[in-house]
Amino acid sequence: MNDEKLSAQQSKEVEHQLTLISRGVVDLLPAEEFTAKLRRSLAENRPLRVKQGFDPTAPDIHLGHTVGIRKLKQFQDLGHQVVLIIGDYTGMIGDPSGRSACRPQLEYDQIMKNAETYEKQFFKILDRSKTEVRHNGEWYQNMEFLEIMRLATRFTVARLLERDDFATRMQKQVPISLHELFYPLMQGYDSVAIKADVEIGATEQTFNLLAGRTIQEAYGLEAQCILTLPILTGLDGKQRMSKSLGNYIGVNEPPGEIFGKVMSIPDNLIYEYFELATEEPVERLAAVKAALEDSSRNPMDIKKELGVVLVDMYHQQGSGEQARKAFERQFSERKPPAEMPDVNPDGLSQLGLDRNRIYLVHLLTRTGLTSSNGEARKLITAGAVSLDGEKVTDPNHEFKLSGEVILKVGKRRFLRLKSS
RNA sequence: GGUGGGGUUCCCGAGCGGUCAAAGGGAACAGACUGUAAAUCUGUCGGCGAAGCCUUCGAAGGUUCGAAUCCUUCCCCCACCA
Repeated sequence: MNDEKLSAQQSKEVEHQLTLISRGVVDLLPAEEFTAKLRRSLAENRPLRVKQGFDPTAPDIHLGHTVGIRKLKQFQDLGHQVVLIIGDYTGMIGDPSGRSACRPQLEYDQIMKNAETYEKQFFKILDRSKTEVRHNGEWYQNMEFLEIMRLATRFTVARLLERDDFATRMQKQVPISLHELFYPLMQGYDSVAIKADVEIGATEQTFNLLAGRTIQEAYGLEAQCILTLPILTGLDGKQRMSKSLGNYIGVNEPPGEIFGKVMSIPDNLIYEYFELATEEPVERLAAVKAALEDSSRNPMDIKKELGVVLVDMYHQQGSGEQARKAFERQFSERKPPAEMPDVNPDGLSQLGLDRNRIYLVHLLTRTGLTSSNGEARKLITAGAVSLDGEKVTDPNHEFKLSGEVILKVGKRRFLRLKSS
C-alpha cells in the first residue's frame, strides 16, 4: 500500500474516524494496516467494505448482536459500505450438537424464515438503503468440492485444534465433528466473495476473522483487517447473552418486556449495558460509572434510566418513560397493570368452563397462565395466586364469576375475567 | 476394524431385580425479605380434578409375578489401539 497524499482536511478526517471506530473495540488488527486502508479509502474516495456475518439459527436479534450492528452503523454513518452476510448456508452446517440430525430440508425453511425476521430487525439500527445484504448460499450452493479442498490446504489440523473452544471440548470429551473445522474456512471465504476490507465480530470470533485474512491472501486479495468487540453478558450475569440460554433482551420485544428485563439484571451489569448496548455520550457513561462506584445513587434508579434509554432505542420516543411508569405502577405500587389480557363469557365457555362454577386449576391452565394442572396446583399451594387481590391457597378452589375479577399469578401474570 | 467405558427426568449425576416418578447438585418457578438487584431462608420441580391411575431411565424385542436395573439385536458417544 502506498502512502497516500492527504490534505490536511482529510488527515483530520482520518483521525476523527479512527477515534470513533476504535471506541468500545477490543482489538483492531493490524492497527497500522487499518489506518492505511482508511487513509486510502479517503484519498481515493472509495468506501471500505465492512462485513459481519450472522447465522440465522434463531429468530431474534438481541442486545448482544447489537454491539456489532451498532459498530456497523457507525461505519455506515461515516460513509463506508456495510455488507451483511446472512449465513443461510453456514447456518445449516453450523452447530449440530445434541440429538439426531434433523432433515436438512426442514432446517433450510426454518433458516430462511429466521433470515427474514433477522433482516427486519437489522434495519431497526442500520440504514437499509445503504446496506448490502448477501446470503452466503449464493456462493456455496455451487461450490465444487475441489475448491473446498483447496481452501482446506491453507490450514493445519493443529492450528484449528489449538483454538480455545476446541481445546476445551477435547478436554471435556465433547465431540467435535469434522465439519465444524470447516466453519472458519467458510466464514473466511465469505470475505473473499464480497472482498471485505474489514470484518467485525465478537472477541470469540477472532480465529474465524483471522482465517478470513489467510484465505483472502490465498486468493490473491488484500487481507482484511479485523475488529473485535466485547461479548455482552446475559441477564443472568454469568453467561453470554444468547437466545438459547434464554437470558436475552430481543430488539423486537415490547417496551414493557425490555424495561422489565433490564430491571432484572444484576447491578454489576448496569455499566456494561450502558457501555455496550446504548449510544450514550461518554460523559454520561462516566457519570454512571462514578455513581455506581461511590454508591451516591441507588443502582435501581440508574437501572431505570438504562431501561428508558434502551426502550427508546427500539421503540418510539417516549416509550421508555411510559414503560417506566407502567413498571412503577405494577411493581412499586403493586397495582395491576393498566393493560392485561382478558377473557369474556364466550371465551370461558370455549375453554369448557362454567362461569357459575369455575375450577381455578382449570382456569389457570386453560388460559395458559400455567402450563399444567400440576403447576397450577403448585402455585396455588405456594400462595402465588390471587383473585381480586385475595390470595387463594386451596388447590381445589372453585368460584362463581360475577362482575369483573382480576386473576394474578406470581408477580407478572395477570388476567381479567369479565362476566358480561 | 479391535479393545475397554458409557447413553438416566431441563443440565450434571447417583441408582444396577421390588421400598424408583427415580438420591444429590445446578437451573427454573413460587413464597418471605426487597429495588422484578445481590445474598439468605422456605417450598415446588413428569401427566391426570385427593386416592389411585397413566407415561418416563438411547431404540426395539425378550426373561420375570415384577425391570432404569438381567438377556438379545440395533443406534449413538468417549478413550486407547490400528
